[in-house]
Amino acid sequence: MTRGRPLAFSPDQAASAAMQVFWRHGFEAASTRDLLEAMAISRSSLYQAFGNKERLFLEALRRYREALLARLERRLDAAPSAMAFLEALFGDTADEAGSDRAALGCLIFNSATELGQRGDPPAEQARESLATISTFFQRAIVQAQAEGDIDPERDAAALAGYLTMGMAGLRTLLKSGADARQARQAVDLLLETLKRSPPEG
Amino acid sequence: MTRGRPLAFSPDQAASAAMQVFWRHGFEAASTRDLLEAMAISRSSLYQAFGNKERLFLEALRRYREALLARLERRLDAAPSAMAFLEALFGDTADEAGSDRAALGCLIFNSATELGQRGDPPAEQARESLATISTFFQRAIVQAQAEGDIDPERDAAALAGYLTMGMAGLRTLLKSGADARQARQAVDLLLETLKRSPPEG
DNA sequence: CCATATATGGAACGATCGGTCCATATATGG
DNA sequence: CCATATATGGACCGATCGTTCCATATATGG
Repeated sequence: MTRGRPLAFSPDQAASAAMQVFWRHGFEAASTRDLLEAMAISRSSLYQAFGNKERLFLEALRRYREALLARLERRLDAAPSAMAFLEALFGDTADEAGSDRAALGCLIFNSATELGQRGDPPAEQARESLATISTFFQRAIVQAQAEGDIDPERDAAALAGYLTMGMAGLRTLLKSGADARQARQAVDLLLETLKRSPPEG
Repeated sequence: MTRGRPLAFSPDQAASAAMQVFWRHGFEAASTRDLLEAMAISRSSLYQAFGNKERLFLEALRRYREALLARLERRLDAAPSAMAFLEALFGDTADEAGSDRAALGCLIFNSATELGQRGDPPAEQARESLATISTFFQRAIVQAQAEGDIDPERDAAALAGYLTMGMAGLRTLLKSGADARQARQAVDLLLETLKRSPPEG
């Protein structure tokens, strides 16, 4: 079936290592030398197996998104309620304040802000990934409405956009060195809105 | 008093042009060639007048911050109330959706996310600038409390952090191509929290 | 009008960028 | 065991990075 010399590395592990580099440095600032060192493969192998830096990034971002969403789904399923899940998610994120993890942020929000409105595939995929997060939030909100924790009359898509905005802002606060108390207070206020009914009239 | 050949350009205008380049491209991605072209000066003049790229950036960010704060103060003073100011500020920002202006974002939030937790002067100044924004929001909130639009019992610093998070998140949404309706809905929900009393107990 | 001081234009620097190329290594199918 | 096919290491490419340097231009103080 297969002919020729076999791969001396795991493409899975290599892509995972590349993801870490893009996460830490961003797309443009991640140099091919950084990537090669982290992936522990030679330059030839990178271009042979992944094409170029841009396609490697697309693969890395795809993996990040899928891993993130799988983890979020798992946490949502395991939580006693969708509202409890949202509170734990935002609360735990706020509690990352000051850590190395907080300084990294989220690859999706990082990429969306770095690549912004560019027209190339990395920018498009970053925007799609951010939309995916919003869609996930929307499902959690719909579930919370079904469970009676959020007024079913409220616009789930609008609330999802609001939470996406909140998570993006929270990531920015954490990156700029906000402490846990500040982050917690902001998150508490953010989630307050979810639990209330909209104003009359 | 002065000796030697006089400057052939306005340092003010040159710094302002540099600010535009950093705003559009970010610190690292703004090349000295980009800067020289926009500033319309020679390489020697840039290094003679501003030292190096890093110090030019610090000057550009300082100017951006001061201009932004001056404009915000003016708008706050001119508004019928602090709450009306906040609604107009966030509403107008949401209405930038889809425009070139929205794609640019805000130099302060851009820099805070790009430079993150780095230890160098650009990163420090970006963090300080973000803190300045939060401080400004706090003054607007205190004023709104005095004017009876926000419960004076509420923690003004916490609300300011919440608004800073909201603006950072809004900027991220706009950069990732959110439309005006999505942005508006998110902002409406964000400001809802301000106008309410905190939950009982 | 000359000595001095600053500004300017542009060549040049070493480092690094993403990417290519080729000789060599290592597997398999016949 | 040889022909073939793929993988690998590393030299090398032109482009660009931020920065330095120097000769030249242009002002002023004496």
